[in-house]
Amino acid sequence: MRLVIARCSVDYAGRLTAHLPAAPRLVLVKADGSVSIHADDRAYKPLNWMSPPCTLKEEPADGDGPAVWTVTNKAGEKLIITMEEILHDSTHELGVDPGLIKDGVEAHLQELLADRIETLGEGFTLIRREYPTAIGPVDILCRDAAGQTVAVEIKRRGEIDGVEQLTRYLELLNRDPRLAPVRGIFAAQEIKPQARVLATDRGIGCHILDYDALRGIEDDKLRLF
Amino acid sequence: MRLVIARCSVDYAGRLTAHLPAAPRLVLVKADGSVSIHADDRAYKPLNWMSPPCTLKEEPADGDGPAVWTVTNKAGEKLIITMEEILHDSTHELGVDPGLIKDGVEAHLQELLADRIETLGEGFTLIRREYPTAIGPVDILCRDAAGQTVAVEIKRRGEIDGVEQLTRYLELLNRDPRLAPVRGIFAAQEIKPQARVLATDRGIGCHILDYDALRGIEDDKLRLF
DNA sequence: CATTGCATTTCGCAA
DNA sequence: TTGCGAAGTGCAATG
Repeated sequence: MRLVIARCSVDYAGRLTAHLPAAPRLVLVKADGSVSIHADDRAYKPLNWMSPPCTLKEEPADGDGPAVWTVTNKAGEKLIITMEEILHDSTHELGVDPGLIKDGVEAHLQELLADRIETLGEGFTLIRREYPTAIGPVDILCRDAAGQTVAVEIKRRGEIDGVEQLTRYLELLNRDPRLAPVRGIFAAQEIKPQARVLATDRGIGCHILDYDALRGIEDDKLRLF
Repeated sequence: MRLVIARCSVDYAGRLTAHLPAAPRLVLVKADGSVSIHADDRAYKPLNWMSPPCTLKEEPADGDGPAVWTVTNKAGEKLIITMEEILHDSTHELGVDPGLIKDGVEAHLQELLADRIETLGEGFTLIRREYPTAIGPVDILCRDAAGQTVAVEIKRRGEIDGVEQLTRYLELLNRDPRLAPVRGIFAAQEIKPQARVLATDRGIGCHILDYDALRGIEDDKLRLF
C-alpha cells in the first residue's frame, strides 16, 4: 500500500465526467492496483477512485511540468492525477487481509424468523424458506393458525420497493390453486411510514422484527456491551 | 488527516456485529473525526468505518496491553480498534477540499431532454420538469403531437423499480381529468431487459437516451479524449 | 429533523 | 458474463 499526500488535481472520464481542482489530498495506491483519492473528511467515500482491475502509469515530473498519473481500466475509464507537489510518499507491505466476520444481515434475520415462525402469530407453521417462484424466491412461505398460506418478505429496513416486491410475489402465488388464497406479511426491523401505508392499503400485514429478541438470550454473552 | 499503519484487530457493534482479526492495515483518521480501516485491496470500500459525526477516544498502550481506540457515534454504534503494533503514524494538514465538479448525472439528463423534448417524437411539447404530485415530482410532463399528456421517468440505468415508480405516477396522474389520459415513457441511457418487458406489458414506452447526442457537438472540445 | 431518492453506488450471489 | 438484490449502504436535497 502506497500513501501519497500531494497537492493534486484530478480528472475522471468514464461513467461520468468529473474534475477536482488542485488541493492537498491523500492518494491511496493499493496492492491490487486500485487508486483512490481522499479529502480530509468523510470516512467512507473517496472523492475519486478507480476500482480494480486497473493499471497505473506514472509519468515523472520534468522541467516542463508536474508528474502525471494515469489510471485506466478495461472499460476505457480514465483517472488522471496531476501531482503539483508531493508532500509525503511512503509504501507499506500489508499482506492479504483475513477478512471481515459479519453477523446480523437479512439472511440471518430470515433464519431466525424461520426458526421462530410463531412470533408472527400463534399457530404459524413454516412451509419453507426461499420458496421458489418464476420471479425469484419468496423469503418465507408459511401457514397461519387457520391454515391460510402466508408469504413473508423480510427486510432490515422496510421501504416501498419491498412492498412492491411482495405484491408481485402475492399476485403470482395466488395463481397457484394449491396455495391460494395467499396473504402477505412485510417483516422488517424498521418499516418506513410510506411503506406501511402502501402495505396496509394492499391488505399486507406489517411486522416489526426484534433482532435481539429473535436471537434470544444465549447470545448476550457474545455481545460487545 | 492522520495515517496509521498498524497491526490491529477491530470490533464493530452497531447496525450489525462484526470482527476483524489482527492483521496489518491502514487506519485513516480524518479531520471531521471519522475513522476508516483499509486493507491493501479495493479502492472504494473500507473494511470498517465510522461515519461522522463521531468521537475517537484513544487509550494508550501500557504494560498490561496494547493501545485501544474506541470510536462512537450518537446512535451508540461502536468501533473498537486494538493496536497490536504501530508501524507508521503521520499527520498531515490538508485543509478544506474545494470539492468535485460533476457532469453527466440524472439531473443533467433531465435538463437536456427537457431542452430537446422533440427527441421523444415529432411534435412533443414540454409542460414542465419536476411536475409535482402527491407522491413526488414526475421528471418530465409533456404532450405528444396528438395532444395527449405524456409522463416521462428518467434514469441513467433503467431498472424494474423505475417502471414501478412511473406506474404509480401514471395511476395518480390519470385521476386528474385535466391531464387524463396520460401515457408513460421510460427514458434511460440503458434499459435492463426485465424493465423493458415490464414497461411494455404495462403499455409504457421505452426510450434510450443518447447522452452525447443530447449534449450536442459543442461539448466535444471539452471532453478529455 | 425526518424523508426521499440518487450513486462513477459497490458488492456478492446465482443463473 | 450478466442480472439482480442487499448494503453497517453513503450522501445530499427537500419538506
